[in-house]
Amino acid sequence: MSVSARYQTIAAELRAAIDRGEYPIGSVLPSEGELVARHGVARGTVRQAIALLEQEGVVATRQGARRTVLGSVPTQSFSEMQSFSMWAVSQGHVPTAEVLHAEMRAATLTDSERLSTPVGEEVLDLQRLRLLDGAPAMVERTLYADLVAQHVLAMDLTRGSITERLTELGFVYAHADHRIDAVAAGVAEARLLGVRRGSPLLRQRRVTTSPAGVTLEWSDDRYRADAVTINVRNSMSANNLARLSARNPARAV
Amino acid sequence: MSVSARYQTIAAELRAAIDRGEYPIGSVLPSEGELVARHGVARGTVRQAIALLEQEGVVATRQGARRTVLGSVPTQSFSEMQSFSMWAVSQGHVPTAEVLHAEMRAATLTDSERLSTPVGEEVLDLQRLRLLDGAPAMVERTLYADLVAQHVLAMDLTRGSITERLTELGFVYAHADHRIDAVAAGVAEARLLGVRRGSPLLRQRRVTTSPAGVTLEWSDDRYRADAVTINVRNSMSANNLARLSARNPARAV
DNA sequence: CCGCTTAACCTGTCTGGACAAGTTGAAGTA
DNA sequence: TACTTCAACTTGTCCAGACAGGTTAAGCGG
Repeated sequence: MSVSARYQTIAAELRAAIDRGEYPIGSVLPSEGELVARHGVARGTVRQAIALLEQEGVVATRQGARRTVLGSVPTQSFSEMQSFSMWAVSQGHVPTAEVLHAEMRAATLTDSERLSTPVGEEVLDLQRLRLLDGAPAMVERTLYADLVAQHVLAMDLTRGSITERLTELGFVYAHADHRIDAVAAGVAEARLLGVRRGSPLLRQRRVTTSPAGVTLEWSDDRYRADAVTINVRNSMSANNLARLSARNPARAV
Repeated sequence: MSVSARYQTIAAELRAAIDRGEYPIGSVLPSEGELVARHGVARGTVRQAIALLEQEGVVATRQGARRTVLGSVPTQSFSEMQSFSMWAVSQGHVPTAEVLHAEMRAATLTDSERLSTPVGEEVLDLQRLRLLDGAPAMVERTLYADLVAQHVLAMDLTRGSITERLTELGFVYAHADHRIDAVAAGVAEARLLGVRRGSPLLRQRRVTTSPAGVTLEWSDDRYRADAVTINVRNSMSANNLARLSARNPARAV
Protein backbone atom coordinates (compact mmCIF):
# COMPACT_ATOMS: atom_id res chain seq x y z
CA MET A 1 0.00 0.00 0.00
CA SER A 2 2.85 2.33 0.83
CA VAL A 3 4.63 1.45 -2.42
CA SER A 4 1.70 1.43 -4.82
CA ALA A 5 1.99 0.80 -8.49
CA ARG A 6 1.88 3.87 -10.70
CA TYR A 7 -1.61 3.10 -11.93
CA GLN A 8 -2.89 2.84 -8.36
CA THR A 9 -1.41 6.20 -7.54
CA ILE A 10 -3.08 7.76 -10.55
CA ALA A 11 -6.40 6.14 -9.66
CA ALA A 12 -6.14 7.40 -6.09
CA GLU A 13 -5.42 10.90 -7.33
CA LEU A 14 -8.44 10.87 -9.62
CA ARG A 15 -10.63 9.51 -6.83
CA ALA A 16 -9.43 12.27 -4.52
CA ALA A 17 -10.03 14.91 -7.17
CA ILE A 18 -13.58 13.66 -7.63
CA ASP A 19 -14.14 13.72 -3.88
CA ARG A 20 -12.82 17.27 -3.74
CA GLY A 21 -15.44 18.21 -6.28
CA GLU A 22 -12.86 19.00 -8.93
CA TYR A 23 -14.78 16.77 -11.29
CA PRO A 24 -18.42 17.09 -10.14
CA ILE A 25 -21.05 14.45 -10.82
CA GLY A 26 -22.08 14.63 -14.44
CA SER A 27 -18.91 16.34 -15.59
CA VAL A 28 -16.30 14.73 -17.81
CA LEU A 29 -12.95 13.29 -16.83
CA PRO A 30 -9.73 14.39 -18.57
CA SER A 31 -9.01 12.38 -21.70
CA GLU A 32 -6.50 9.54 -21.60
CA GLY A 33 -4.12 11.68 -23.63
CA GLU A 34 -4.20 14.48 -21.09
CA LEU A 35 -3.57 12.08 -18.23
CA VAL A 36 -0.69 10.51 -20.16
CA ALA A 37 0.88 13.93 -20.59
CA ARG A 38 0.21 14.97 -17.01
CA HIS A 39 1.74 11.87 -15.41
CA GLY A 40 4.35 11.00 -18.02
CA VAL A 41 3.29 7.38 -18.36
CA ALA A 42 2.14 5.15 -21.19
CA ARG A 43 -1.49 5.04 -22.20
CA GLY A 44 -1.87 1.49 -20.94
CA THR A 45 -1.00 2.61 -17.43
CA VAL A 46 -3.62 5.35 -17.51
CA ARG A 47 -6.18 2.87 -18.78
CA GLN A 48 -5.33 0.53 -15.89
CA ALA A 49 -5.98 3.35 -13.45
CA ILE A 50 -9.30 4.26 -15.03
CA ALA A 51 -10.35 0.61 -15.12
CA LEU A 52 -10.28 0.66 -11.31
CA LEU A 53 -12.67 3.59 -11.20
CA GLU A 54 -14.94 1.88 -13.70
CA GLN A 55 -15.07 -1.24 -11.55
CA GLU A 56 -15.99 0.91 -8.57
CA GLY A 57 -18.76 2.49 -10.59
CA VAL A 58 -17.28 5.94 -10.13
CA VAL A 59 -17.10 6.76 -13.83
CA ALA A 60 -19.04 5.71 -16.92
CA THR A 61 -17.41 4.98 -20.25
CA ARG A 62 -18.66 5.34 -23.82
CA GLN A 63 -16.38 4.66 -26.74
CA GLY A 64 -15.61 7.87 -28.54
CA ALA A 65 -16.81 10.17 -25.77
CA ARG A 66 -15.06 11.45 -22.68
CA ARG A 67 -15.77 9.56 -19.48
CA THR A 68 -18.53 10.85 -17.21
CA VAL A 69 -18.36 11.06 -13.42
CA LEU A 70 -21.20 9.09 -11.82
CA GLY A 71 -20.42 9.81 -8.18
CA SER A 72 -17.89 9.01 -5.53
CA VAL A 73 -18.04 5.76 -3.64
CA PRO A 74 -17.96 6.03 0.17
CA THR A 75 -14.51 4.41 0.10
CA GLN A 76 -15.44 1.12 1.66
CA SER A 77 -12.73 -1.46 1.62
CA PHE A 78 -13.34 -5.14 1.18
CA SER A 79 -12.45 -5.57 4.84
CA GLU A 80 -15.19 -3.24 5.93
CA MET A 81 -17.75 -5.36 4.13
CA GLN A 82 -16.25 -8.48 5.62
CA SER A 83 -16.02 -7.32 9.20
CA PHE A 84 -18.78 -5.75 11.26
CA SER A 85 -16.23 -4.27 13.63
CA MET A 86 -14.10 -2.63 10.98
CA TRP A 87 -17.16 -1.22 9.28
CA ALA A 88 -18.57 0.14 12.52
CA VAL A 89 -15.32 1.84 13.44
CA SER A 90 -15.05 3.42 10.00
CA GLN A 91 -18.53 4.85 10.54
CA GLY A 92 -17.56 6.31 13.88
CA HIS A 93 -19.48 3.77 15.95
CA VAL A 94 -18.26 1.58 18.80
CA PRO A 95 -18.83 -2.12 18.12
CA THR A 96 -18.92 -4.72 20.88
CA ALA A 97 -20.04 -8.31 21.21
CA GLU A 98 -21.54 -10.80 23.64
CA VAL A 99 -20.64 -14.43 23.14
CA LEU A 100 -23.77 -16.59 23.12
CA HIS A 101 -22.17 -19.87 22.17
CA ALA A 102 -18.69 -21.10 21.27
CA GLU A 103 -18.09 -24.71 20.46
CA MET A 104 -15.29 -26.64 18.81
CA ARG A 105 -16.57 -29.78 17.16
CA ALA A 106 -16.11 -32.26 14.36
CA ALA A 107 -17.82 -31.02 11.18
CA THR A 108 -21.30 -32.36 10.62
CA LEU A 109 -22.61 -32.89 7.11
CA THR A 110 -24.18 -29.43 7.16
CA ASP A 111 -20.97 -27.84 8.40
CA SER A 112 -18.94 -29.57 5.74
CA GLU A 113 -21.25 -28.33 3.00
CA ARG A 114 -21.11 -24.80 4.27
CA LEU A 115 -17.36 -24.72 4.59
CA SER A 116 -16.52 -27.08 1.70
CA THR A 117 -14.46 -29.08 4.14
CA PRO A 118 -14.39 -32.85 4.80
CA VAL A 119 -16.89 -34.24 7.32
CA GLY A 120 -15.21 -34.78 10.66
CA GLU A 121 -12.66 -31.99 10.43
CA GLU A 122 -12.56 -29.65 13.37
CA VAL A 123 -14.67 -26.50 13.06
CA LEU A 124 -15.52 -23.66 15.40
CA ASP A 125 -19.17 -22.69 15.79
CA LEU A 126 -19.42 -19.20 17.24
CA GLN A 127 -22.61 -17.27 17.98
CA ARG A 128 -22.54 -13.68 19.14
CA LEU A 129 -24.79 -10.68 19.68
CA ARG A 130 -23.27 -7.62 18.08
CA LEU A 131 -23.87 -4.16 19.51
CA LEU A 132 -23.48 -0.74 17.94
CA ASP A 133 -22.75 1.94 20.54
CA GLY A 134 -24.22 -0.40 23.10
CA ALA A 135 -27.47 -1.03 21.24
CA PRO A 136 -28.20 -4.50 19.83
CA ALA A 137 -27.84 -4.43 16.06
CA MET A 138 -27.20 -7.95 14.81
CA VAL A 139 -27.16 -11.62 15.72
CA GLU A 140 -24.29 -13.46 14.15
CA ARG A 141 -23.39 -17.07 13.70
CA THR A 142 -20.02 -17.93 12.22
CA LEU A 143 -18.39 -21.24 11.33
CA TYR A 144 -14.61 -21.11 11.17
CA ALA A 145 -12.57 -23.69 9.27
CA ASP A 146 -9.97 -25.74 11.11
CA LEU A 147 -7.18 -23.65 9.63
CA VAL A 148 -8.20 -20.56 11.58
CA ALA A 149 -10.36 -21.97 14.39
CA GLN A 150 -7.59 -22.36 16.96
CA HIS A 151 -6.44 -18.78 16.46
CA VAL A 152 -9.97 -17.45 16.87
CA LEU A 153 -10.53 -19.39 20.11
CA ALA A 154 -7.43 -17.79 21.61
CA MET A 155 -8.81 -14.29 21.11
CA ASP A 156 -10.92 -11.98 23.24
CA LEU A 157 -14.22 -12.46 21.47
CA THR A 158 -16.06 -9.54 23.06
CA ARG A 159 -14.16 -6.66 21.55
CA GLY A 160 -12.17 -5.81 18.44
CA SER A 161 -12.25 -7.40 15.04
CA ILE A 162 -11.62 -11.11 14.63
CA THR A 163 -11.05 -10.57 10.94
CA GLU A 164 -8.49 -7.88 11.59
CA ARG A 165 -6.53 -10.08 13.98
CA LEU A 166 -6.63 -13.00 11.57
CA THR A 167 -5.28 -10.70 8.89
CA GLU A 168 -2.41 -9.73 11.21
CA LEU A 169 -1.68 -13.43 11.62
CA GLY A 170 -1.24 -13.68 7.87
CA PHE A 171 -4.62 -15.01 6.79
CA VAL A 172 -5.81 -13.26 3.65
CA TYR A 173 -9.46 -12.96 2.69
CA ALA A 174 -9.86 -12.62 -1.07
CA HIS A 175 -13.42 -13.41 -2.11
CA ALA A 176 -16.84 -13.43 -0.54
CA ASP A 177 -20.23 -14.69 -1.65
CA HIS A 178 -23.21 -12.94 -0.08
CA ARG A 179 -26.80 -14.12 -0.09
CA ILE A 180 -29.25 -11.54 1.15
CA ASP A 181 -32.91 -11.93 2.08
CA ALA A 182 -35.45 -10.99 4.72
CA VAL A 183 -36.60 -13.20 7.61
CA ALA A 184 -38.89 -12.83 10.57
CA ALA A 185 -37.33 -12.58 14.01
CA GLY A 186 -37.63 -15.74 16.05
CA VAL A 187 -38.27 -15.75 19.79
CA ALA A 188 -34.61 -15.77 20.76
CA GLU A 189 -33.58 -13.21 18.15
CA ALA A 190 -36.43 -10.92 19.11
CA ARG A 191 -35.37 -10.95 22.75
CA LEU A 192 -31.70 -10.40 21.95
CA LEU A 193 -32.29 -7.59 19.49
CA GLY A 194 -35.07 -5.93 21.44
CA VAL A 195 -37.70 -6.18 18.74
CA ARG A 196 -41.06 -7.91 18.58
CA ARG A 197 -41.27 -11.51 17.46
CA GLY A 198 -41.92 -11.64 13.72
CA SER A 199 -40.25 -8.28 13.06
CA PRO A 200 -38.38 -8.10 9.76
CA LEU A 201 -34.64 -8.80 9.90
CA LEU A 202 -32.15 -8.40 7.07
CA ARG A 203 -30.28 -11.67 6.73
CA GLN A 204 -26.88 -11.86 5.10
CA ARG A 205 -25.26 -15.25 4.64
CA ARG A 206 -21.64 -15.17 3.59
CA VAL A 207 -18.89 -17.55 2.52
CA THR A 208 -15.37 -16.18 2.53
CA THR A 209 -12.46 -17.63 0.61
CA SER A 210 -8.69 -17.21 0.62
CA PRO A 211 -6.75 -16.28 -2.54
CA ALA A 212 -6.02 -19.96 -3.09
CA GLY A 213 -9.74 -20.76 -3.06
CA VAL A 214 -9.86 -22.29 0.41
CA THR A 215 -13.02 -21.56 2.40
CA LEU A 216 -12.11 -19.83 5.64
CA GLU A 217 -15.48 -19.04 7.18
CA TRP A 218 -19.22 -19.19 6.76
CA SER A 219 -21.56 -16.81 8.49
CA ASP A 220 -25.22 -15.95 8.99
CA ASP A 221 -25.83 -12.37 10.13
CA ARG A 222 -29.29 -11.06 11.02
CA TYR A 223 -29.62 -7.31 11.30
CA ARG A 224 -32.31 -5.24 12.89
CA ALA A 225 -34.11 -3.72 9.92
CA ASP A 226 -33.50 -0.21 11.20
CA ALA A 227 -29.78 -0.74 11.75
CA VAL A 228 -28.30 -1.19 8.31
CA THR A 229 -28.81 -1.03 4.58
CA ILE A 230 -26.72 -2.92 2.07
CA ASN A 231 -25.61 -0.99 -0.93
CA VAL A 232 -24.55 -2.44 -4.26
CA ARG A 233 -23.51 -0.71 -7.44
CA ASN A 234 -23.23 -2.56 -10.70
CA SER A 235 -22.69 -1.73 -14.34
CA MET A 236 -23.13 -3.40 -17.66
CA SER A 237 -19.45 -4.25 -17.84
CA ALA A 238 -18.78 -5.28 -14.24
CA ASN A 239 -21.64 -7.29 -12.85
CA ASN A 240 -21.64 -9.60 -9.87
CA LEU A 241 -25.16 -9.21 -8.63
CA ALA A 242 -27.79 -11.90 -9.04
CA ARG A 243 -31.38 -12.37 -8.00
CA LEU A 244 -32.14 -15.94 -7.01
CA SER A 245 -35.48 -17.62 -6.78
CA ALA A 246 -35.85 -18.73 -3.18
CA ARG A 247 -37.70 -21.87 -4.25
CA ASN A 248 -34.89 -22.83 -6.55
CA PRO A 249 -31.63 -21.58 -5.04
CA ALA A 250 -28.68 -21.97 -7.37
CA ARG A 251 -25.96 -22.18 -4.76
CA ALA A 252 -27.74 -23.77 -1.84
CA VAL A 253 -26.24 -24.16 1.63
CA MET B 1 -22.35 -9.49 -29.53
CA SER B 2 -22.10 -11.44 -32.76
CA VAL B 3 -18.81 -9.76 -33.58
CA SER B 4 -17.07 -10.03 -30.23
CA ALA B 5 -13.55 -8.90 -29.58
CA ARG B 6 -10.92 -11.62 -29.38
CA TYR B 7 -10.58 -11.28 -25.63
CA GLN B 8 -14.33 -11.72 -25.18
CA THR B 9 -14.24 -14.87 -27.26
CA ILE B 10 -11.42 -16.27 -25.17
CA ALA B 11 -13.22 -15.36 -21.95
CA ALA B 12 -16.41 -17.03 -23.18
CA GLU B 13 -14.47 -20.17 -24.07
CA LEU B 14 -12.89 -20.33 -20.63
CA ARG B 15 -16.25 -19.74 -18.98
CA ALA B 16 -17.77 -22.56 -21.01
CA ALA B 17 -14.90 -24.89 -20.19
CA ILE B 18 -15.38 -24.19 -16.50
CA ASP B 19 -19.11 -24.85 -16.79
CA ARG B 20 -18.38 -28.12 -18.59
CA GLY B 21 -16.28 -29.14 -15.60
CA GLU B 22 -13.07 -29.10 -17.61
CA TYR B 23 -11.58 -26.91 -14.91
CA PRO B 24 -13.36 -27.99 -11.70
CA ILE B 25 -13.69 -25.75 -8.66
CA GLY B 26 -10.38 -25.60 -6.87
CA SER B 27 -8.33 -26.59 -9.91
CA VAL B 28 -5.94 -24.29 -11.69
CA LEU B 29 -6.44 -22.44 -14.95
CA PRO B 30 -3.92 -22.75 -17.81
CA SER B 31 -1.10 -20.24 -17.51
CA GLU B 32 -1.16 -17.07 -19.58
CA GLY B 33 1.65 -18.48 -21.69
CA GLU B 34 -0.34 -21.58 -22.57
CA LEU B 35 -3.38 -19.52 -23.52
CA VAL B 36 -1.21 -17.24 -25.64
CA ALA B 37 0.13 -20.26 -27.53
CA ARG B 38 -3.28 -21.89 -27.84
CA HIS B 39 -5.03 -18.82 -29.25
CA GLY B 40 -2.16 -17.19 -31.05
CA VAL B 41 -2.66 -13.78 -29.45
CA ALA B 42 -0.54 -11.41 -27.41
CA ARG B 43 -0.32 -11.77 -23.67
CA GLY B 44 -2.22 -8.55 -23.11
CA THR B 45 -5.22 -9.96 -24.90
CA VAL B 46 -5.22 -13.06 -22.72
CA ARG B 47 -4.95 -10.89 -19.65
CA GLN B 48 -7.95 -8.86 -20.80
CA ALA B 49 -9.95 -12.06 -21.11
CA ILE B 50 -8.96 -13.29 -17.68
CA ALA B 51 -9.71 -9.88 -16.17
CA LEU B 52 -13.35 -10.43 -17.11
CA LEU B 53 -13.44 -13.71 -15.22
CA GLU B 54 -11.80 -12.07 -12.23
CA GLN B 55 -14.43 -9.34 -12.18
CA GLU B 56 -17.11 -11.99 -12.25
CA GLY B 57 -15.46 -13.73 -9.34
CA VAL B 58 -15.01 -16.91 -11.33
CA VAL B 59 -11.27 -17.18 -10.78
CA ALA B 60 -8.87 -16.05 -8.05
CA THR B 61 -5.44 -14.64 -8.77
CA ARG B 62 -2.20 -14.73 -6.79
CA GLN B 63 0.98 -13.29 -8.21
CA GLY B 64 3.42 -16.06 -9.02
CA ALA B 65 0.89 -18.87 -8.79
CA ARG B 66 -1.53 -20.23 -11.37
CA ARG B 67 -5.08 -18.92 -11.15
CA THR B 68 -7.61 -20.94 -9.18
CA VAL B 69 -11.20 -21.65 -10.22
CA LEU B 70 -13.66 -20.41 -7.58
CA GLY B 71 -16.88 -21.47 -9.26
CA SER B 72 -19.08 -20.61 -12.17
CA VAL B 73 -21.48 -17.70 -11.96
CA PRO B 74 -25.10 -18.43 -12.91
CA THR B 75 -24.62 -16.29 -16.05
CA GLN B 76 -26.84 -13.42 -15.02
CA SER B 77 -26.72 -10.49 -17.31
CA PHE B 78 -27.06 -6.92 -16.15
CA SER B 79 -30.49 -6.85 -17.78
CA GLU B 80 -31.68 -9.73 -15.69
CA MET B 81 -30.82 -7.83 -12.54
CA GLN B 82 -32.49 -4.73 -13.90
CA SER B 83 -35.72 -6.31 -15.08
CA PHE B 84 -37.98 -8.59 -13.07
CA SER B 85 -39.51 -9.93 -16.27
CA MET B 86 -36.26 -10.82 -17.96
CA TRP B 87 -34.99 -12.46 -14.80
CA ALA B 88 -38.17 -14.48 -14.35
CA VAL B 89 -38.12 -15.72 -17.94
CA SER B 90 -34.48 -16.75 -17.65
CA GLN B 91 -35.45 -18.81 -14.60
CA GLY B 92 -38.26 -20.52 -16.48
CA HIS B 93 -41.06 -18.65 -14.74
CA VAL B 94 -43.93 -16.69 -16.24
CA PRO B 95 -44.00 -13.07 -15.04
CA THR B 96 -47.13 -10.92 -15.22
CA ALA B 97 -48.26 -7.64 -13.73
CA GLU B 98 -51.32 -5.79 -12.49
CA VAL B 99 -51.27 -2.03 -12.77
CA LEU B 100 -52.23 -0.44 -9.44
CA HIS B 101 -51.55 3.16 -10.32
CA ALA B 102 -50.19 5.05 -13.33
CA GLU B 103 -49.90 8.81 -13.24
CA MET B 104 -48.07 11.37 -15.32
CA ARG B 105 -47.26 14.46 -13.30
CA ALA B 106 -44.86 17.34 -12.80
CA ALA B 107 -41.96 16.26 -10.62
CA THR B 108 -42.33 17.06 -6.94
CA LEU B 109 -39.30 17.84 -4.82
CA THR B 110 -39.09 14.20 -3.79
CA ASP B 111 -39.37 13.00 -7.37
CA SER B 112 -36.66 15.37 -8.51
CA GLU B 113 -34.29 14.17 -5.81
CA ARG B 114 -34.90 10.56 -6.71
CA LEU B 115 -34.43 11.07 -10.43
CA SER B 116 -31.87 13.89 -10.27
CA THR B 117 -34.14 15.87 -12.54
CA PRO B 118 -35.39 19.48 -12.24
CA VAL B 119 -38.57 20.09 -10.21
CA GLY B 120 -41.56 20.45 -12.52
CA GLU B 121 -40.35 18.17 -15.28
CA GLU B 122 -42.79 15.50 -16.35
CA VAL B 123 -42.37 12.11 -14.66
CA LEU B 124 -44.34 8.89 -14.76
CA ASP B 125 -45.28 7.29 -11.45
CA LEU B 126 -46.14 3.63 -11.98
CA GLN B 127 -47.16 1.12 -9.33
CA ARG B 128 -47.66 -2.53 -10.13
CA LEU B 129 -48.15 -5.92 -8.48
CA ARG B 130 -45.78 -8.45 -10.01
CA LEU B 131 -46.72 -12.12 -10.20
CA LEU B 132 -44.54 -15.17 -10.71
CA ASP B 133 -46.44 -18.02 -12.36
CA GLY B 134 -49.63 -16.33 -11.19
CA ALA B 135 -48.57 -16.01 -7.55
CA PRO B 136 -47.92 -12.55 -6.07
CA ALA B 137 -44.20 -12.04 -5.56
CA MET B 138 -43.46 -8.34 -5.45
CA VAL B 139 -44.94 -4.87 -5.19
CA GLU B 140 -43.14 -2.37 -7.37
CA ARG B 141 -43.15 1.37 -7.65
CA THR B 142 -41.20 2.97 -10.47
CA LEU B 143 -40.57 6.60 -11.39
CA TYR B 144 -39.64 7.13 -15.03
CA ALA B 145 -37.83 10.24 -16.22
CA ASP B 146 -39.43 12.43 -18.88
CA LEU B 147 -37.08 11.05 -21.52
CA VAL B 148 -38.66 7.59 -21.37
CA ALA B 149 -42.04 8.25 -19.72
CA GLN B 150 -44.04 8.74 -22.92
CA HIS B 151 -42.71 5.51 -24.40
CA VAL B 152 -43.59 3.56 -21.27
CA LEU B 153 -47.14 4.92 -21.18
CA ALA B 154 -47.72 3.69 -24.72
CA MET B 155 -46.94 0.10 -23.74
CA ASP B 156 -49.03 -2.79 -22.50
CA LEU B 157 -48.04 -2.65 -18.85
CA THR B 158 -49.47 -6.02 -17.82
CA ARG B 159 -47.14 -8.31 -19.72
CA GLY B 160 -43.63 -8.39 -21.09
CA SER B 161 -40.62 -6.39 -20.03
CA ILE B 162 -40.70 -2.60 -20.05
CA THR B 163 -36.93 -2.56 -19.82
CA GLU B 164 -36.59 -4.83 -22.81
CA ARG B 165 -38.87 -2.68 -24.94
CA LEU B 166 -37.06 0.49 -23.92
CA THR B 167 -33.82 -1.18 -24.92
CA GLU B 168 -35.30 -1.95 -28.33
CA LEU B 169 -36.17 1.73 -28.64
CA GLY B 170 -32.50 2.56 -28.18
CA PHE B 171 -32.37 3.42 -24.49
CA VAL B 172 -29.30 1.92 -22.86
CA TYR B 173 -29.05 1.14 -19.18
CA ALA B 174 -25.45 1.23 -18.03
CA HIS B 175 -25.28 1.58 -14.25
CA ALA B 176 -27.46 0.83 -11.30
CA ASP B 177 -27.30 1.65 -7.61
CA HIS B 178 -29.12 -0.77 -5.31
CA ARG B 179 -30.00 -0.22 -1.67
CA ILE B 180 -31.25 -3.32 0.08
CA ASP B 181 -32.95 -3.68 3.45
CA ALA B 182 -35.87 -5.37 5.19
CA VAL B 183 -39.23 -3.79 5.94
CA ALA B 184 -42.51 -4.95 7.45
CA ALA B 185 -45.47 -5.40 5.13
CA GLY B 186 -48.04 -2.63 5.39
CA VAL B 187 -51.76 -3.25 5.19
CA ALA B 188 -52.00 -2.72 1.44
CA GLU B 189 -48.84 -4.71 0.69
CA ALA B 190 -49.96 -7.55 2.91
CA ARG B 191 -53.27 -7.84 1.09
CA LEU B 192 -51.67 -7.65 -2.36
CA LEU B 193 -48.93 -10.17 -1.62
CA GLY B 194 -51.09 -12.52 0.40
CA VAL B 195 -49.04 -12.35 3.58
CA ARG B 196 -49.84 -11.20 7.09
CA ARG B 197 -49.41 -7.57 8.01
CA GLY B 198 -45.95 -7.06 9.50
CA SER B 199 -44.41 -9.95 7.59
CA PRO B 200 -40.82 -9.38 6.50
CA LEU B 201 -40.32 -8.08 2.96
CA LEU B 202 -37.04 -7.67 1.13
CA ARG B 203 -36.87 -4.12 -0.16
CA GLN B 204 -34.64 -3.14 -3.05
CA ARG B 205 -34.46 0.50 -4.06
CA ARG B 206 -32.71 1.16 -7.34
CA VAL B 207 -31.54 4.09 -9.43
CA THR B 208 -30.62 3.34 -13.03
CA THR B 209 -28.42 5.50 -15.21
CA SER B 210 -27.59 5.71 -18.90
CA PRO B 211 -24.00 5.53 -20.18
CA ALA B 212 -23.92 9.32 -20.24
CA GLY B 213 -24.84 9.48 -16.56
CA VAL B 214 -28.48 10.51 -17.04
CA THR B 215 -30.90 8.98 -14.53
CA LEU B 216 -33.57 7.01 -16.37
CA GLU B 217 -35.60 5.49 -13.56
CA TRP B 218 -35.96 5.07 -9.84
CA SER B 219 -37.72 2.13 -8.29
CA ASP B 220 -38.78 0.60 -4.99
CA ASP B 221 -39.40 -3.15 -5.13
CA ARG B 222 -40.73 -5.13 -2.14
CA TYR B 223 -40.44 -8.88 -2.39
CA ARG B 224 -42.19 -11.57 -0.44
CA ALA B 225 -39.41 -12.98 1.74
CA ASP B 226 -39.94 -16.48 0.40
CA ALA B 227 -39.81 -15.40 -3.25
CA VAL B 228 -36.27 -14.22 -3.84
CA THR B 229 -32.75 -13.95 -2.52
CA ILE B 230 -30.22 -11.43 -3.73
CA ASN B 231 -26.75 -12.73 -4.38
CA VAL B 232 -23.57 -10.68 -4.48
CA ARG B 233 -20.01 -11.77 -5.02
CA ASN B 234 -17.12 -9.48 -4.30
CA SER B 235 -13.37 -9.72 -4.16
CA MET B 236 -10.53 -7.71 -2.73
CA SER B 237 -9.77 -6.24 -6.14
CA ALA B 238 -13.27 -5.63 -7.45
CA ASN B 239 -15.52 -4.31 -4.74
CA ASN B 240 -18.78 -2.44 -5.10
CA LEU B 241 -20.60 -3.59 -2.02
CA ALA B 242 -21.20 -1.34 0.96
CA ARG B 243 -22.98 -1.61 4.28
CA LEU B 244 -24.68 1.63 5.27
CA SER B 245 -25.86 2.64 8.66
CA ALA B 246 -29.58 3.19 8.35
CA ARG B 247 -29.47 6.07 10.82
CA ASN B 248 -26.84 7.82 8.76
CA PRO B 249 -27.42 6.95 5.12
CA ALA B 250 -24.65 8.14 2.85
CA ARG B 251 -26.67 8.53 -0.31
CA ALA B 252 -30.13 9.32 0.96
CA VAL B 253 -33.26 9.45 -1.21
C1' DC C 1 14.95 -37.79 6.50
C1' DC C 2 14.68 -32.88 6.94
C1' DG C 3 15.64 -28.22 5.84
C1' DC C 4 17.67 -24.85 2.70
C1' DT C 5 18.90 -22.91 -1.68
C1' DT C 6 17.90 -22.11 -6.26
C1' DA C 7 16.23 -22.22 -10.95
C1' DA C 8 12.15 -22.50 -13.64
C1' DC C 9 7.81 -20.76 -13.91
C1' DC C 10 4.09 -17.54 -13.49
C1' DT C 11 1.68 -13.23 -12.71
C1' DG C 12 2.19 -7.92 -12.11
C1' DT C 13 3.60 -3.64 -14.09
C1' DC C 14 4.92 -0.67 -17.80
C1' DT C 15 6.45 0.96 -22.45
C1' DG C 16 5.38 2.49 -27.28
C1' DG C 17 3.09 1.87 -31.24
C1' DA C 18 -0.78 0.89 -34.57
C1' DC C 19 -5.35 0.73 -36.30
C1' DA C 20 -10.52 0.41 -35.51
C1' DA C 21 -14.71 2.50 -34.13
C1' DG C 22 -17.76 5.89 -31.90
C1' DT C 23 -18.69 11.02 -30.78
C1' DT C 24 -18.90 15.80 -31.47
C1' DG C 25 -18.92 20.23 -33.21
C1' DA C 26 -17.65 23.19 -36.99
C1' DA C 27 -17.94 24.10 -41.78
C1' DG C 28 -20.42 23.87 -45.78
C1' DT C 29 -24.79 23.01 -48.46
C1' DA C 30 -29.63 23.08 -49.71
C1' DT D 1 -32.72 28.14 -41.01
C1' DA D 2 -32.17 23.26 -41.10
C1' DC D 3 -29.60 19.52 -42.57
C1' DT D 4 -25.50 16.97 -44.04
C1' DT D 5 -20.72 16.02 -44.27
C1' DC D 6 -16.37 15.69 -42.42
C1' DA D 7 -12.21 16.28 -39.62
C1' DA D 8 -10.50 16.18 -35.02
C1' DC D 9 -10.82 13.92 -30.97
C1' DT D 10 -11.49 10.05 -27.83
C1' DT D 11 -11.95 5.39 -26.44
C1' DG D 12 -11.50 0.17 -27.80
C1' DT D 13 -8.58 -3.52 -29.29
C1' DC D 14 -4.27 -5.74 -30.19
C1' DC D 15 0.72 -6.46 -30.67
C1' DA D 16 5.69 -7.36 -29.02
C1' DG D 17 8.85 -6.85 -25.61
C1' DA D 18 11.02 -5.96 -20.99
C1' DC D 19 11.76 -6.36 -16.17
C1' DA D 20 10.03 -6.99 -11.28
C1' DG D 21 8.39 -9.91 -7.83
C1' DG D 22 5.99 -14.06 -5.86
C1' DT D 23 5.52 -19.34 -6.03
C1' DT D 24 6.91 -23.95 -6.37
C1' DA D 25 9.32 -28.06 -6.68
C1' DA D 26 13.61 -30.31 -7.57
C1' DG D 27 18.05 -31.04 -5.88
C1' DC D 28 21.67 -30.45 -2.60
C1' DG D 29 23.81 -30.65 1.93
C1' DG D 30 23.61 -31.76 6.63
